[in-house]
Amino acid sequence: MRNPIETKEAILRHAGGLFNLQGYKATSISHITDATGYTKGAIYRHFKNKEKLEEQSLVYLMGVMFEKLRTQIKEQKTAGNKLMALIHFFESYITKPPIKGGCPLLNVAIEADDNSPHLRKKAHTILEVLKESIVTILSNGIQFGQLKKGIDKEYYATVIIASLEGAIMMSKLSKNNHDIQIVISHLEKVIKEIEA
Amino acid sequence: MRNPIETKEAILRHAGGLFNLQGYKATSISHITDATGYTKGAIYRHFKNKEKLEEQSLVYLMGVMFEKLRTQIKEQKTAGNKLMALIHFFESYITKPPIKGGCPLLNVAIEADDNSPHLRKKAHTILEVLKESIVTILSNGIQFGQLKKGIDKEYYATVIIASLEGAIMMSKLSKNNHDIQIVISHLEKVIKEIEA
DNA sequence: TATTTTAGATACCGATCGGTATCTTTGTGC
DNA sequence: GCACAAAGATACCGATCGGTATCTAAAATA
Repeated sequence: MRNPIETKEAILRHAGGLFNLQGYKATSISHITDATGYTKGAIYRHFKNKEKLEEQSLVYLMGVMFEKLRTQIKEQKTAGNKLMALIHFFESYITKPPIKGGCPLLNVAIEADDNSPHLRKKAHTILEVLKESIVTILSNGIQFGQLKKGIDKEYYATVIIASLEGAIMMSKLSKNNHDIQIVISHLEKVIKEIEA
Repeated sequence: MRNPIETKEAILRHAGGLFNLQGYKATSISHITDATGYTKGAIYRHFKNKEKLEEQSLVYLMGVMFEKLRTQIKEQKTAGNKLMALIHFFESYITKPPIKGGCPLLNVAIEADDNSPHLRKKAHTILEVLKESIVTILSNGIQFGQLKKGIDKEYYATVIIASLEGAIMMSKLSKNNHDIQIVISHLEKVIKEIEA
């Protein structure tokens, strides 16, 4: 009956969902006790304070996100197809969200940048990991002769991330996938241009 | 000494700054009384409740933003230069922010999309106005023979906004203007391709 | 099975939240 | 200069915030 590991996991899962949907500051401990069915006693046994719960919830969210992303990328063999898999993974935040509330990186970046140094730092690391994973796809693509040599890898990684995140914001406001479809069609053209 | 119009303006100015920097939910009435020097009595005389204050503060912020933007665009004569002025206006959110806390549209879009219908609706309208102003530049550019005929105006408006907003998020996380410079160089190439 | 440890529930703390009723002060029209 | 209306200050409300001390009950150890 009593399973502390599963309890902690359930708290992180529910808290992560609420933080991503409502925001970190806007989600209270009471919201989380309501969602989980556990009491404050249970939450504060597993997490020192709300700040730590926020941090670990963010780590949890990004773990879920990166695992799904990695799975989809691995299914593709060429660099071009891997990039398209990545792009359509971001599209899924609009069409069939793996986590309610949109992209956890974008959400935490906007909320935390000026106020919550602990979350900002983690968000920055996540951004660097995402950027690096795109750079790796590009590097491998060049190595295997699928992409042109001499391309600016950081340039393309940055353009892809920026335009996708911006498009998510736009499509969430418009409540349809029109904007992100446009950006995807643009990124498709960009990728085609660097294929060997 | 006593000037209710100026009082209301001061409240909106300070509240807008705090909302944009800390977030709307995270900024309390007490924060605003501290910043302005006025008391709750003054605030609730001019605004029915916090929700209305949030709405009017957002309108104020976007008024400031659009006025600066329009000024910079008007200084340029060709469509290409007008677009570049717009792009560098967004860059200024990183290099020398006209309002602390980054782009008010991006901030409110992320915070309000799932929770605050009143702010979400206003943010959506603002996005449409921004998009439409880019479309107008493109239309005039075509009309005056500065841009190629037959280009998809909404496509370019969407790509420009999405990649700039995403780049602002990235550059705020990185605390430098590297990412937005990359995106700007990309948009310069995109614009060059549609010049007649 | 008896003992000890640990997971989780309960009840409470001071601080702060958004909001309101009331009072004082300031400016205005006669 | 006096009456009145409007601007703003003060003091308070119940609700909720994050956090803690304490208690109970379940699991682990012996």
